Amino acid sequence: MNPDRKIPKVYARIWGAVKKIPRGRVSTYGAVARLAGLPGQARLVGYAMFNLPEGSGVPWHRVVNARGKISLPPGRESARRQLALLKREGHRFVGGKIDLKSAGWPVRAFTR
DNA sequence: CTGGTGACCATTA
DNA sequence: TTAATGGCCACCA
Repeated sequence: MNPDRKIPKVYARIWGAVKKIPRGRVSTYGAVARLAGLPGQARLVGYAMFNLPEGSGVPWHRVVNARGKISLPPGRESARRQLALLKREGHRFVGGKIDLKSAGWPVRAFTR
């Protein structure tokens, strides 16, 4: 219970899109925004991730920025967790980033 | 109502 | 290649 805070509708929409990212793949804030029907609102996706409650079951770690890098400040706890989770799913960081052309999702968005 | 903010992005130089 | 800039808009105080 504790409905102290209501869950904004946009967040739910964004989280729903993030849940669709398959294991072993990653997406970007901009791509997630599009999937959620909110084109051009990448910043909102970041905002939604920041406000993501723990234990939500949303694979937030599969969302990286347009450069294929982790957007969190290096050294921060969540950043290390994200890195660990991604490696655990078989991702390889070359030059500190993931190759979106091969691991990006939806594939369509990164293969043209 | 207003103004500040942000786990972003594409463009430009 | 990097750095700066404007745009985007829900959320919050």
